[in-house]
Amino acid sequence: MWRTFLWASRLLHESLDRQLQRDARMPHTYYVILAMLSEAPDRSLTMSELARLVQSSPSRLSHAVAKLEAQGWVSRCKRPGDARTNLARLTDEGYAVLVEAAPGHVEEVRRVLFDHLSPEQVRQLQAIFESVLAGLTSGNGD
Amino acid sequence: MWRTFLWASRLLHESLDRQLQRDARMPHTYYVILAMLSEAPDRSLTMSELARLVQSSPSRLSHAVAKLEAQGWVSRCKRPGDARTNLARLTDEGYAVLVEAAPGHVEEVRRVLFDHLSPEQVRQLQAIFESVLAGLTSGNGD
DNA sequence: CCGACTTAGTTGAGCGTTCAATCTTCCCCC
DNA sequence: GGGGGAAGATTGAACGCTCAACTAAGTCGG
Repeated sequence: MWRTFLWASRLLHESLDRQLQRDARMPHTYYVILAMLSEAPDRSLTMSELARLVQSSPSRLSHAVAKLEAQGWVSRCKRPGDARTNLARLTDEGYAVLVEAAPGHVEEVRRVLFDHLSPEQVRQLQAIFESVLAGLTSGNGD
Repeated sequence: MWRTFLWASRLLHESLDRQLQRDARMPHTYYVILAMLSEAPDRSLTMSELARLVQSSPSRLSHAVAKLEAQGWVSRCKRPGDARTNLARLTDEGYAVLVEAAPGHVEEVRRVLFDHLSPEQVRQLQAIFESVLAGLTSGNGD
């Protein structure tokens, strides 16, 4: 059972990554960053907030946003009032890229996961990973 | 629900990777390679067979085995009868490393996943990812 | 037997992630 | 208000993975 899960989730992630890399020239992680920004007020978030939202280390996010900024999809600026915090903001171009990529990605998610699940299994999965996630985010430090 | 699964499985993989990196100085992928070899007859497999078993691309496996060989945990030799096929074999030292690493890894898997699951949920997960895996391995090319 | 195709595996460049180190700015307490 | 530490964020090196190109060995048809 463990191996079934291991192989399936590995292949699942790889499949998503490949599809996005092919269709939108970006890894899945970057897509998630854009998606999170797009849902935020003013399409902008501090690096820390964003890192928490995408479950990413500060370092990874910093590298990622640097790349995204180089592509012109995100812009960074200091936040007034606290010179430490940086605001990452989704540009119009970045938003356009996201809108372009979203349908294909959603369909891929459906294809590799949800098409194989009954509504009840979706609920089961939700319940399972809610508790797993809770365990990982809180009791992580052991 | 999708995000719950996404975050949880990402954190889960990262948690395993970190634990193994810390305790056994190797990524999870390498551990799986060693584990598969250890279960094979004569502790050896051809690169292709091994690649299929660990759901890895030939390239990744080749790189990985090269590293493992450099560490002295795996040895490679041509198979008699077909000079193309390479046999990867777990060395005694590699086996020792695996035996050393296994308990901690198993416990980590339990801690991050199975501790949060009821027996019924384990069955549910099995059923779900069996069909997901089937979809990914066969209909992949679409 | 010889050229074309297939199979097995490797290699190198480019990219994303990690880890540790660093830097700046803010906060708090004396 | 000045020093110590915490918070926010970045950097660079090392490493694993991907993709595409490539080598070498087997196979098969004429």
